[in-house]
Amino acid sequence: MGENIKNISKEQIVAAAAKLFKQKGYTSSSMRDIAAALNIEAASLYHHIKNKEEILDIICFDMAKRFSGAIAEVNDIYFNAEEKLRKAILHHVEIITEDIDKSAVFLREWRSLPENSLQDFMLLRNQYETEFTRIVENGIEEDVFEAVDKKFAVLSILSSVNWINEWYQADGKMKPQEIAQRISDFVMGGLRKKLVTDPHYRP
Amino acid sequence: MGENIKNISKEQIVAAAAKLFKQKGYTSSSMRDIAAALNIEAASLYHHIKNKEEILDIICFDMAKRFSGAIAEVNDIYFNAEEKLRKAILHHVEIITEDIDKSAVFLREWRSLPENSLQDFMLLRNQYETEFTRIVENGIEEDVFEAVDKKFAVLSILSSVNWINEWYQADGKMKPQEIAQRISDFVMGGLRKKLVTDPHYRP
DNA sequence: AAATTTGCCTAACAATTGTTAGTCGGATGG
DNA sequence: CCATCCGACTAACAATTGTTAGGCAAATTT
Repeated sequence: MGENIKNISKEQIVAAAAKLFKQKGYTSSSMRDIAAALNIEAASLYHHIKNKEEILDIICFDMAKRFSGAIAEVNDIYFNAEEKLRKAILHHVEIITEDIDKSAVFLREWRSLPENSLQDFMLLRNQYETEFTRIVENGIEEDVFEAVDKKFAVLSILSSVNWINEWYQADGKMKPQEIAQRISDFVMGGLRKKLVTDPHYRP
Repeated sequence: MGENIKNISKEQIVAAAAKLFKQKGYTSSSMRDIAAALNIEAASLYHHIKNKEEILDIICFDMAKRFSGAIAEVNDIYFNAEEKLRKAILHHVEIITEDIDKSAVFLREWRSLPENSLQDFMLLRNQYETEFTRIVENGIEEDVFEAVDKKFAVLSILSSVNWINEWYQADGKMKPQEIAQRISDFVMGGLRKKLVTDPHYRP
């Protein structure tokens, strides 16, 4: 093929779109913007994708599946509640930092999904939240966690890990593992200093 | 004045816009949408406001000023670090729940501010974050807080309180004070159960 | 070698966008 | 009572939007 053939892949389109969606938002990013980022014309995009909504759909559900898969894995393998929660947080942080563009879209732009997809998406999101809650639940039953408001604790934890997306930079000093560790430590121990006088106090 | 005179105020426009901006986002809400919500024509809006950007500007900076004012007040009055942090969290929660529409716009839509305003806005946001960090800093110096990564702890706290905006409903069961209390408790104590055998342990 | 498919292009469309111009009746102030 | 102003209106604009039609050359298949 000639000089005009660039053999753009669907994944390239999705990646370029995700980058733009993160920068300017879904509705403010035009098909021409996406095309320009790939050095092609807007019409050419339609040889690879159905329409603009499909791009958002792919990004949101691709990310949703990654999260679902991770929490399922954790719930299958690890036993202890604290360990489970730490692994769940770690995986969450890894997925977010792995692709900040797509996870930004997943976190911010899902509201622009067409109504039909929107319902499916929110269902997946709720399921993920429920799985997370179950871990905290287990911890309370096993008497290793305080009997806090489960739903509330989970919302706090998830908001903390999701917020990473706002400040994380791949070239930064902090590795995903360190971030996950600090969040986990904070979630477990809190801010207040433990004034321990008993040598038998643990942990 | 005749039947066509509805005497719409600037505040009414801003409130209607905030509601729409929360629902559909800034760029997906048209001037005609805003006008329709007020039962007037799009052109009529321009007798009260300069342009669409001004509406976003008003919402974002109005909210920013409320937050700045609250943290300044806390830093002026309260002495103890834990008390300071609790009050700061309480005020933050109150401001967010007081007007969920505007705070949703403040939290999500500020990216659409014109470049000039955007810089000012981010400056205010950073100042607020700094004030918050100072409280945690004090707590560590006073030896009542664990020597955690300050910046990191603050990001976790702020993300938790901001997330309220996603699920809070004014008609819900939880009052702002309760929410603030639970967040504060979680922030202070964390999730892990304190196994205390010493009766002198506190708290 | 012929026929088809692939991957891009140009051109154009209808709809929607923010915004401006100009109008007009009623309220207000001298 | 006259002049001005206020607060809405209709009409229109230029630009931008997502998307489609149709073409054309290179690559692939038959």
